[in-house]
Order: sequence, then structure tokens, then C-alpha cells
Amino acid sequence: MKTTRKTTAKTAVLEIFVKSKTALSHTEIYKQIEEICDRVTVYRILDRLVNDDIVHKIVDLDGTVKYAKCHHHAQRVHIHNHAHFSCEKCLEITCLENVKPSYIIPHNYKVNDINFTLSGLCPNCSNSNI
Amino acid sequence: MKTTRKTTAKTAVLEIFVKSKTALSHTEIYKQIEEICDRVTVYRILDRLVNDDIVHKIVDLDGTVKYAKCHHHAQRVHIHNHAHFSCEKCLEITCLENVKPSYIIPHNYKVNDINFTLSGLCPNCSNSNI
DNA sequence: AATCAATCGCAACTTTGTTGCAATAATATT
DNA sequence: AATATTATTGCAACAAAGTTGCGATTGATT
Ligand SMILES: [Zn+2]
Ligand SMILES: [Zn+2]
Ligand SMILES: [Zn+2]
Ligand SMILES: [Zn+2]
Repeated sequence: MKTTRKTTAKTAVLEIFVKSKTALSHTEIYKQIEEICDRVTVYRILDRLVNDDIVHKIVDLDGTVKYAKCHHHAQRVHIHNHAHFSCEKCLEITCLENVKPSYIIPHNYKVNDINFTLSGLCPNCSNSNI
Repeated sequence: MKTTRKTTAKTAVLEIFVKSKTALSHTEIYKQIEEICDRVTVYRILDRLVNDDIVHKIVDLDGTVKYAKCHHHAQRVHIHNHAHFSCEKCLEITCLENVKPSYIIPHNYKVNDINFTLSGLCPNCSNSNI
């Protein structure tokens, strides 16, 4: 079994996630630590964090890929079944941890993961829109 | 107002959609008509079809972008609020027109569009998996 | 301190999507 | 039917996003 190591770059990425209130793209993360490590390294760190269930991957309606830290409490297996909101104006993606969709699907489908992304105007942008 | 024209390439793309039971990526479509038109033309046709509400765009959990023909009946305004299933094994994406998520979201968010994609094993692949 | 594997940097590459512009072809007008 | 108008196309060039291979480095284990 392969163990996962604590490196300078990985720690830096995690710190960025903790500070951020919204989901972040690879590019946004890299811009903050380009003196610390390479572009490719950031890709590989993100892959590992997703695999280790420390971070989850979010894809919005345009196909933009972002990542956010998981806020679950030491669960063994978990599905990221909460919704994400993608603002059309400020382009920020936010986890809505309390919004979970309910649905009925034919039993011959085996669901392993879900992606529920809502897009429109976030509270900030719908105010400033008047 | 700009009118939309019926061209050879557009007709070819639409025929491909009618024949297909699953959603298609740009590449999959282009491979079927590369003698007819250019790669860029396919991108532009897809853009137009989405704008004209003839086709809808689907993004799966990996960020893969696909397109499927709309099956609504002459509605003026419509949201593609049905679910899509993305099979991890055969990689096909299918519209589940009857599966629609219900959810409660704080009223200060203004939702314009949704993306609800489920992934796992489709009926075909979960059988052959035994 | 020595070992071993995970991680990293770098360079090269692929895939996906975009843009500008001149040429072409679909529709409207005469 | 010929002409005018403008949406559409092809091409070439570009840009963004992500991947791969490999030798060098570094974190963890003994
Ligand atoms: Zn906003
Ligand atoms: Zn989230
Ligand atoms: Zn399948
Ligand atoms: Zn659909």
C-alpha cells in the first residue's frame, strides 16, 4: 500500500484551501504558490487530495473545474452529495453543504457519485444587480 | 435579429443526434463528419444549437463536455432540469428525462440553470459486471 | 546514517476550445 | 432569375488545461 507524504507544497496547498471561502481552480491555486513549486506538482497534489478524500472536485456548467476542502467529520466512506452554487457574475463557486437533492432513479442504475451544481446569481451579486 | 440557416453541416450534426441514444462529445461528432466540414465548424454548430435550445450541454464529473438533443414539446422557455447518468465503465452519458431533483435553497440565491449528473454503473454495465 | 519509495521539476506533448479574416453559400429582395 | 445581404465556413494561428516520462530530490522507516 502506498503511503501519502507531507511535503512543503502539499502543506501550502492545504493552507490556501483553509483560508478560502470558495472553491478554487488549479490556476488560482498555482498563482499563489508559483515560487514554491511547479505547475505539474499542483496538479498532482490535487489528484492526491481528491483520492484521499481531503478535497472534492467540482465541475460547473461551463466545464470549469474547481476544488474545495471537505468538511466531513471522520466518516469512512462519504459521497459529496451536497450542492454547489456557481455565480454567473463573480464566477465564484461555493459549497452549499446543507442543500442536498432528493431524487428517484430506476433501481438498475448503480449510483456511486453525484454532481449537483446550480448556477445563477449569488447573494452578493443579486444585490448589487439592482 | 439574426436568422439561423440550414446548412449541410448543421443537418449532418442533427442527424447524428437523432440516431444516437446517448450524449455525444465534440470529438465523437466530428469523427463522424470530418469529410463534410472542419473541426471549428462543429464547435460553432454546437454553440448555435445550444443557443437555439435544440441541443443541451452536459458536463460530467470529470469535466467531460457532451451534448444531447432536447426532447421538449415546443415550450417557450425551458430549463434542462432532468438528470444525466454518466457510466464509469462504458463512459456513456444518458439523459434521464424523468429523473428530476427536488431541493431547497436559501431564497437569496437566484437559480437560472442546474446541472444534475449521477455517475456509477449503467444497467448494461452493472449486469456484465458479475 | 542508510534505505526505499513517494514526490518533484522540467521539458515535451496532447487535448480541447477560441479568434480573426477572407471566401463561400443560404436566404431575402428586386 | 439575377442580385444583394449576411450567416456560415475553412484555414491558420493561438491559448488554456491537463498529461507523461524520467532523472533528481526528499520524506519516512529501520
Ligand atoms: Zn456572485
Ligand atoms: Zn462542496
Ligand atoms: Zn455503462
Ligand atoms: Zn439531457
